[in-house]
Amino acid sequence: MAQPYYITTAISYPNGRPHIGHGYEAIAADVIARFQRLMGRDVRFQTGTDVHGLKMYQKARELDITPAQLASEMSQYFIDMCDRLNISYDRFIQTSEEEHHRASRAIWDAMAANGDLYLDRYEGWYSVRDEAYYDEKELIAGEGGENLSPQGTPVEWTVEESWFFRLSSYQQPLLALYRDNPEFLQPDSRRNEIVNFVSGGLNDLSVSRTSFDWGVKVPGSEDHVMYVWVDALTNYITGLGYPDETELFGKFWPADLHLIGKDIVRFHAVYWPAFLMSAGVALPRQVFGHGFLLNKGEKMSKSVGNVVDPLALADAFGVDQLRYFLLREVSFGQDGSYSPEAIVRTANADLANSFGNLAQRSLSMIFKNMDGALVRTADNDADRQLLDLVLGATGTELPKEFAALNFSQGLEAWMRAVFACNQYVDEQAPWALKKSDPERMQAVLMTLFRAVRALAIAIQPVVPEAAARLLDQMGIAPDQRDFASLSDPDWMSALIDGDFRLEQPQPIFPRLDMPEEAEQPS
RNA sequence: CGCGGGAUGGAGCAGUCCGGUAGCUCGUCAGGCUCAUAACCUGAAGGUCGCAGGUUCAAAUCCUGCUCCCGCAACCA
Repeated sequence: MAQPYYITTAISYPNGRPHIGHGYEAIAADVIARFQRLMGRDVRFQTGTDVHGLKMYQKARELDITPAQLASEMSQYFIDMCDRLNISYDRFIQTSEEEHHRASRAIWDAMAANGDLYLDRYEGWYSVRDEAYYDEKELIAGEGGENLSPQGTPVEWTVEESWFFRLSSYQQPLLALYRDNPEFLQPDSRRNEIVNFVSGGLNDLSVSRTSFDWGVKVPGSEDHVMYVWVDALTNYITGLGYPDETELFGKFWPADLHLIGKDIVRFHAVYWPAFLMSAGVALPRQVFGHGFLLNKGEKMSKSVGNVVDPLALADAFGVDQLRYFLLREVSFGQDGSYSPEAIVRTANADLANSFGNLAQRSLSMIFKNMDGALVRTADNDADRQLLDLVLGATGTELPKEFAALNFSQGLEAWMRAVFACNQYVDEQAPWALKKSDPERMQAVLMTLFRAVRALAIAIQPVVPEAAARLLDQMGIAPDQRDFASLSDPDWMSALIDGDFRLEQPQPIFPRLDMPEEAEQPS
């Protein structure tokens, strides 16, 4: 039986179109999902949208449609993004789904049964426009001396009946969790931050609102809707059938990885485990807070107008190129910078010039000089040395780094193997052997065929389309492309005995042109 | 004393936890090759690792102090 692996992204709040940050998270999660599948795991991958809350409600009213209509309309943009970026999700959840309401009410009931929910009053300075309460000391004075929020919006002293969650009782259990399971929250810098925060003491959490009704109704208090994070976090188990003891739930929970942005680490590393402990549900194995993408070093924001549409980048440079760039150039966990120039540079250097060209020159020579046929040959030391290096990089190093979410390092090892191959081609000079030693030429070309296959197999999670096109050309069957196949001793014999012949090879990564703007002085 | 991230050859980064020849990609320069996507290979130049102290036989790495940059309100991963 394949071991299960459950990975989720955060669910996105769809009050705008997806931007590159959403794309980044989806791509990273997809690379992990594809990688784990190729490692033989039985993977379930969930993503989706969080459609509740006052903002969605207000926007729908402005547009004169129902919140539910707006929710599915906006969610469609995220579904389209996932499809365009080749995100291989199994489940796209939308929190307005009936099943999700049921799951949220069930976890609420479970927390209530454990005595962790109580009714009280929430008082404070509330800004309707911001949908947020502010501390007295955060307020600023308006022209007439009236109180304003830090954003300059009007606030009023509001008293609201609210349900509270006894978060304060979970301080010690949470600290014990971080201490005993350091892998629960990664990277380390985020864990330190959270340990620091929790050590400072936890206040009980207001978990319901009465000011609007677009959300999950609180069981037994139908005039309350749940605080958006209570239901948003629950999506991870809704998708498995909670509260029913389904086969899915038994198999995939606890999740192996919640991949989220660093801004919502607190919700996932403090609230979520506390909710689960309270409800008596097992905790996820790992929460990973990745960094943000900066546009040429600057934070993206709608007000600055430097928000980038991931689909535009995919259209301009290619989906695989974009995916590769994001994983290669951004140290996972840290913030990273991107620019069209950097994407083009990386895609050309690594994918077109180094790997793509290696595949093309290798397959072309087999096609031209051997009629595209494969043969059995004997390896010499140089051949063995190259294959050892390539198999070490593709079968050991890259998987090890990817499993630890060190994508850049994994890809670096992969690139070292690509360089070694190009070096080998030059040293062996098969074009010269063609006349001097045709037999040796064949041995060299077959060595290259084997090396390229391994490189293509290992890179599939990152550039699925291009890798598939290459493996198709090489006659590698779709079910012979997992990491286990790397150590299959018989694959080549099978191809030879099946009289496989290469067609005229087609380049898999076109060279990209530098974007116009880059050439103009700025 | 609010919190955190960063400062490493022209550019972008790794290395810092567990001190010991400063590494990678791009760019530049010089050679080579011609199978290949004007691609590939070799070599070279270029850094007192933000500043100042300290510990040590030895510090990019540990300690102390300081400077500068970027996040920490919203849209938002």
